[in-house]
Amino acid sequence: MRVKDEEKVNRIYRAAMKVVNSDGFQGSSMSKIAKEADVSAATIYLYFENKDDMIKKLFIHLKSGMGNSYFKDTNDLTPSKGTFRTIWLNHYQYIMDNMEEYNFLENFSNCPLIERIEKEYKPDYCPVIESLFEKSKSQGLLLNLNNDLLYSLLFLPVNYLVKKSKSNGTTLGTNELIEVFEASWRAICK
Amino acid sequence: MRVKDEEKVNRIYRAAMKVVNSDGFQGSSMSKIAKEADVSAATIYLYFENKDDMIKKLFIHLKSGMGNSYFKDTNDLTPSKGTFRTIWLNHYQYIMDNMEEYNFLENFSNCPLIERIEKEYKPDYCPVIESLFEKSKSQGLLLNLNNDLLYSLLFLPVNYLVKKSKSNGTTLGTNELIEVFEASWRAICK
Amino acid sequence: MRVKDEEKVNRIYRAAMKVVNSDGFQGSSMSKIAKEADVSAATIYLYFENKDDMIKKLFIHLKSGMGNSYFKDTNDLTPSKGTFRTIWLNHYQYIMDNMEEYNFLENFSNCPLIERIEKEYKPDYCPVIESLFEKSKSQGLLLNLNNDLLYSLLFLPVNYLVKKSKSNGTTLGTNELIEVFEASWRAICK
Amino acid sequence: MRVKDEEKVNRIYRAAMKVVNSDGFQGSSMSKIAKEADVSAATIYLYFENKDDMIKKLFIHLKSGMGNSYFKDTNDLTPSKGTFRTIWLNHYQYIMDNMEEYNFLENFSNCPLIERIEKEYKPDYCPVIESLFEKSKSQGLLLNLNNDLLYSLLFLPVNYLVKKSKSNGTTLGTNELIEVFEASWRAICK
DNA sequence: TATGAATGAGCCTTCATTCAT
DNA sequence: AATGAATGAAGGCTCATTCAT
Repeated sequence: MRVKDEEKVNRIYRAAMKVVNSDGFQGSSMSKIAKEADVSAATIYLYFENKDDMIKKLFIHLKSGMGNSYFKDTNDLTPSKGTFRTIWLNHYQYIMDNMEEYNFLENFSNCPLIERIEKEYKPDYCPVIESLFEKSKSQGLLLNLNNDLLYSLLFLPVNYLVKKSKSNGTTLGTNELIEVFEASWRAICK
Repeated sequence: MRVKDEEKVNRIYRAAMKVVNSDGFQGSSMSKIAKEADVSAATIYLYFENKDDMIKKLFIHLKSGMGNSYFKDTNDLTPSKGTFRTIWLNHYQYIMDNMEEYNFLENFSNCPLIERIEKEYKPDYCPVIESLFEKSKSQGLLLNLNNDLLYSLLFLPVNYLVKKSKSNGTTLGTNELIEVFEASWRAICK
Repeated sequence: MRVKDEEKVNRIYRAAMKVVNSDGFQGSSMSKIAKEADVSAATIYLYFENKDDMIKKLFIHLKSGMGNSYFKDTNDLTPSKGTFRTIWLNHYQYIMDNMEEYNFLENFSNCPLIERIEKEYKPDYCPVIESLFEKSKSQGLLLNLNNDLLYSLLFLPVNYLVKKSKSNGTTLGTNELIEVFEASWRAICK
Repeated sequence: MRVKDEEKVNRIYRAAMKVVNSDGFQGSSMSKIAKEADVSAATIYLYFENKDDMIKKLFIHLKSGMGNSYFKDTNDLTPSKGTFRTIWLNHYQYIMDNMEEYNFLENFSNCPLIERIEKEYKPDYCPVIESLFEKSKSQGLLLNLNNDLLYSLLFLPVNYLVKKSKSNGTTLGTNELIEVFEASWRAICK
C-alpha cells in the first residue's frame, strides 16, 4: 500500500461518502464504491488495507477537516459572547456547506467500528475550543460546568435543527438562527 | 398443535437488540440473532416478514415503550417548571435503566431504513409532550420557539451526557444532574 | 398414513395440479398446495409419505383416469377406420375437457422423478388400444409397424396442436380436426 | 489481470445441462452446477445475471445449435421429397448425436420459465423450414395444412421414437427409419 | 384426525478480498 | 500501479418435514 496518487485517494473518499450516505452502511459495497470512484475494486486495496481501514481513515479525514474549519477567520479567541457567536455560526455554516460530510460523520459516530477510534481520536480533536471553555469559565463568563456539558448545551440543538430542517426541506432564517444561538447561550452563560 | 410462545417474540427482540448493539447493523445477521435468541433462524420468519420488518417493529416497540415511560407517575401536566423537571428526570431515569434500548434507538435513528418509519411514526409519537409545549408557550412559561427546538434544547444535552458518562464509566451525581436540568431550562424558559 | 377422508385426498390432488400447472414444479411448495387445498401442510403427510410420493400418486391417478376415458362409449373395438376415428376424437375431447390434467401429465412425463414410474406403469397402461393395434395389423388394416410408432403417428400431432392452440388462444374447427385425423390416418393405414 | 476464459461459459453450459438432465429442474442447484463445472458458484454470476438468465441462455444456445444442424450440407431447399428426407434424417441424426441437448430442450419446453422465451424466440427459430413448407404447399407438393400441423406430423413421431428407443436400449435400424419417414411423409404429402 | 409451530438443510446471491496479468 | 477474473464465506430466506397438542 504505497500512496502514489493522492488525488485517487480523494476520489475514493468522495465515492465512499456518497455511496454510504445514499445506501447506508449495510448497502454500501466495495464494488459500488469502486464504480462510483471510477476505479477497480482491487485498486482500493492498493491504498487501504481493507474496508474497515478505509472507512476509519475516511472518518478521521472528515472529522479533522471539520474541526479545522470551525475556526477559520477566528484567531481572536478572547472569551466573549461575540467569540462564541462567531464560532457557533461557523459551525452552523460548516454543517450547511458540508452536509454530506456532516451526515457521514453523524451516521457513523454510533457504529461500533467507529466508537473505538472516536475514543482514541477525540482527545486532540478540538483543543482550541476546550481551552476557550476553560478560559471562559475562569473569567466568569460561563457557568462552571463540565466541558462536555457546555459543548452539548451549545452545539447539539443546532445540529439537530439542521438535520430536521434538511429532512423537512425548510431552511432556518437569520432571525431564527440568532434565536437558537441566544437560547443556547442562555443555557451556559453566567 | 404446539402453542405459540407469546414470549418468543420478546426473546427475538432482546436478541436482536443485543446483537445489533454489539456488532452494529452491518455485523448483525439473522443467524446470529437466532442463535442469541435460541431459536432457529427460520422461526424468526414465523413472527416477522423479513429482517427489515423485524428491525422496524423492534424500533417501534422500543420507541413506544420509551415514550410511555416518560410520563409514568405523571398525570398532572399542568405547565410548570416542576412538571418539566419531573418529565426530564423520568427521561433521564429511563435512559439509565434502559441503556440497551436507548442505544439501539440512537444507533438506528440515522439509518436509512429507519428514517422512513421515523417520519411516519413521529407525528403521533409524543403528543403529550407536544401539547405540553404548546400550552406552556401560550401561558408565557416558555419562549415562543418551535417545538423541535424546545425539544432539542431540553433533552439533547442530557442524552449526550449519559452516553458520555457511560463510555467513561462515571455516573452523574444528583447535584450535577440538577445543574444540567437548570441549564437546559434556562435555555427555554421565558 | 391411513386414508379416512377420500374426498380430502381429491382436494389435495386438485390443489397440487393447480399449483403445479400455474407455478411450475420448482415454484410449487407444500404450503402453497396445502393452502390451495384448504388444509394444513401437515395434513398432507397423513395421506402421503412425502412430496414425491404425492406427485407420483397424482400422476398415476390422472394417467389412469385419462386411459379409461378414451374408450367411453366405445365397447365395439372392431378394427375399422371408424373405430379409430371415434377413439381419436374421444382422445381429443378428453384433452380439451381436461386441459389441466393433460397439461400436468405432459409437464411431468419428462421429469426424472416420473420417468421411473412411467416405466413401471406403462405396461398395463393401455392394453385395450395395444390389442386393437395388433388386431388391425393382422387384418391388414394398418401398416405392420411397431405399436409405439403407430401410437406416435396417430396421436402426437393432435396433442401438439391442442397445446399450440391453447397457447395461441385459438380453437380448432371441426373440419380442421377431421383434416388432422385424416392426415394421421393416412400415415398408418395400409 | 487474469484473462477471461472463453471456454468457461461452455463448461458451465455443459454442467448445467448434465445436472438438470439427471436431477431435473427442481433438483438442480447453482452449487451442484458449479461443482460439476469445476468453478465456484460465484463465478457463474460473472457470466450470467442469475439462474434464470443462465437457463434461458443455455436454452437459446442449444436451440439455435439444433436449428443450424438440421440444414448442414443442405443448401438446396428445392421442395421435393428428397429435400424433406434429408432434413428429416439430419434431424434424426442430430437427436441421436446430441441426446443430452435434445433431452434438455424437451424437458424445458414445458416449464413456465421457458414458455415465455419460446414465444419470443420461436418466430425466427426456423425460418428456413417455415419457408420450405410454404413453397411446398404452393407448389402442390404438400397438403395445404397449417405449418405447425405439418411440423408435428413430420417430426414428432420420430422424436418420440428416439426417446423410446433410448429408454429401451434398442436402436432403430435403417429400414425401420425409412419406414418411419415414409409414414410421416404419407401424412403430409398431397 | 388435524394442525400451527418449529427447524435443519439447502438455495440463490452478494461481498470483501486475492490472483494473475 | 492497475485491474478484470475468481472465489470462500456468509447472508437472507424458503421449504419439506417433524413435533406437540
